[in-house]
Amino acid sequence: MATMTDVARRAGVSVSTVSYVLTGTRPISAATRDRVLEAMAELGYQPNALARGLASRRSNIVGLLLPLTGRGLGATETAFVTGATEAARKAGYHLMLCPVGAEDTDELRALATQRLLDGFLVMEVGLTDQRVDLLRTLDTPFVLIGRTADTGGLACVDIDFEQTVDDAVAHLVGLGHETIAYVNHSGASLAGGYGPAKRTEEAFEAALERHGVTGVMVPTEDTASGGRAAIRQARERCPDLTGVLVMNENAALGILADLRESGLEVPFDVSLVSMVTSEVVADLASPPLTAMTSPGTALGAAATRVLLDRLAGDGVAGDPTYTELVPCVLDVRGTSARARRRTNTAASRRR
Amino acid sequence: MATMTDVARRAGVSVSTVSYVLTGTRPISAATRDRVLEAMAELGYQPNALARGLASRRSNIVGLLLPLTGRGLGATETAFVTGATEAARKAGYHLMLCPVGAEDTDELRALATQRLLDGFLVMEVGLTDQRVDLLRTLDTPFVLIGRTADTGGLACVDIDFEQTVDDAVAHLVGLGHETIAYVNHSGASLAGGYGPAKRTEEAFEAALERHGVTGVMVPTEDTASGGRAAIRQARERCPDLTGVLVMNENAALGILADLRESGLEVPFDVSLVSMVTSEVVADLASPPLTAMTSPGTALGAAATRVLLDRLAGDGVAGDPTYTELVPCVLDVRGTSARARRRTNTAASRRR
DNA sequence: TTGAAAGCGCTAACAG
DNA sequence: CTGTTAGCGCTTTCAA
Repeated sequence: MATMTDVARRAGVSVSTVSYVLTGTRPISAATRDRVLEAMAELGYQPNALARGLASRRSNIVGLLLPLTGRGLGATETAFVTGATEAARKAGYHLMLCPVGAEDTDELRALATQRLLDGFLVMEVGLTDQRVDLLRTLDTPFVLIGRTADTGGLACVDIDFEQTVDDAVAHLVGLGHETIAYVNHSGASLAGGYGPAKRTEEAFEAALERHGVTGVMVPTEDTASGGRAAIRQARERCPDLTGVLVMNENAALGILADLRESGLEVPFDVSLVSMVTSEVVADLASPPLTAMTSPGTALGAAATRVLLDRLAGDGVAGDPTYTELVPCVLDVRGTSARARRRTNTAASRRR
Repeated sequence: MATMTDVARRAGVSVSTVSYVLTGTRPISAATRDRVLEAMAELGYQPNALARGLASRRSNIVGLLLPLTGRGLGATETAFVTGATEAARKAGYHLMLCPVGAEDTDELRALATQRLLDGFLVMEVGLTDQRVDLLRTLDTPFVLIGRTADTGGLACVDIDFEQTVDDAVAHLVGLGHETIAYVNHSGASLAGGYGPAKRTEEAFEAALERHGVTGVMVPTEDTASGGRAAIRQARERCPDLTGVLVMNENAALGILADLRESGLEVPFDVSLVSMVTSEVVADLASPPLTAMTSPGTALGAAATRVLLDRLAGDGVAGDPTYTELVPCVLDVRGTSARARRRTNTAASRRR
């Protein structure tokens, strides 16, 4: 394993010169640079990342804080991760997966104090989040993927739920739908203040009003069978129902199956728009889901970019508050169509 | 940021003593240990991971080599990743995501030579794999998740495809099915020597013979529409078909939809077993898929364990060849049932 | 059972 | 434009 000293000797220069051609922190004559580069190549030299980090106080590694709660990651979260990883790599950074739960503050404190990581990307952010509170007190830079209730002084990158819900409602209204159900995340999520659940709930109310249509929100478990239960409940409460928005992909598939088994045809009797959805899952349904496609990789990449910018900013900026919202984009596939005239008949057929 | 020197001063001992209470590499009297621990607690001391790594020549980080090829990770791969991450964390290691393509040998060489990582987990291994060839020449420990053609001298952890295929065929045969189609990965995968595709192809042939039934293999794209095309082709070539094995989850959903639209009822006209499948996707289908459930997290954890064992082994063991195979386990859900008597009639109904 | 001190391989003043 | 050198914070002989 060749060291920098070896390279210096071989090139006939001092170690600092070698170091400077590597970091580019000071001008080097073309001639010496070439000699150094050549020596490096001949020796197959690679700088020792640990030594480098110790001396420069920068590891070039960022941590991705990711509560690994049993069930594993969904397609959307996975896209975040790969987007962030790719973006970091392109910027010469590495990404470390840090499976620390929302409650594991001790572990997070240790992690942040070990100086292994230059900063953090925080996933699965709650409206109030202990990890965020902790990170604020430490001197570690971080950016949230998601938002807390109070984003003052924080850097956040998140889905623009308001816009996304409004776009989805607009799509359905544009197709003539006038009674719309919103199948949200679970009641527990809502009670627990889970950001996406709360925000979309409010956005849905606002969108109904803005577009002059009526509707109802139903909370659900994020599973296919949860979706089945939800759509039954929604139809009971709203027999005229012809449009459905659903927050969770798994629930969307359940809804689709349940409607079909109830003798209702999608999209002709009922139109369905799946929110924050990955393309794979959308394509996997029959018919493929009309969806607000989750900007997963873009979000991960954006968050990384923001974090790395701060790291480059080398010190605390004046007001570090910064929020970047990315809406999902509508992909019309097979589950949405113009509302039928006599929707009542169709929707009530089974009752 | 307290350093070890601070702790030593406060506890009234030398730095080396502090170091030894941390590493446990030499006996310390209970009294001094307590004083040191107390000092650490008072100062909120955390060892600097970079300094530690530099001095000890071990970073306590392992890299997960993961070709991030556009489309992102499937549920099974994601489970690998989370399983490995969790296992590493429990052993006091960190896991770094290394998105290096199968061809990026230069990048891999740099990564391995930088001494940032103590070892590698290699995902998406091909029958011949440049990354493996390279890692062999370097002195970095690594273990494959998957297998190359020649596993001599390598540590591998993989799915037991032979067993898995045989179990699946046995399940169908036990239900009275006598003509079985196997919808494999794409023809390109097969031609390219993709391990799972080749291995299952052979295992399928063997299983047919062993169980005394007939069948046909059809390659397919790993998408829902690929599955649709495949099942049509299979039924054309084998009108008696009543059992289907499918390698890809997305294709499985396509097959399900296509059979239904052809007027065939699953599981009564045709039984379907989805191979190497995640529980989420299985539950998302209607009816939920009978599947050979992918041991994703278990595999990731097993691979990590093997790697960390080698790292602890501190040097090259005698014969480093080691292979651990984990079969998928059969989860009977809604897509498999006893074969109907007059399967011919049912299967031919549409022709 | 403990301490002293020599590095680990690099960066970044400081000095020319 | 280049060299000298003092650390970065820890581990690990060597010596007691």
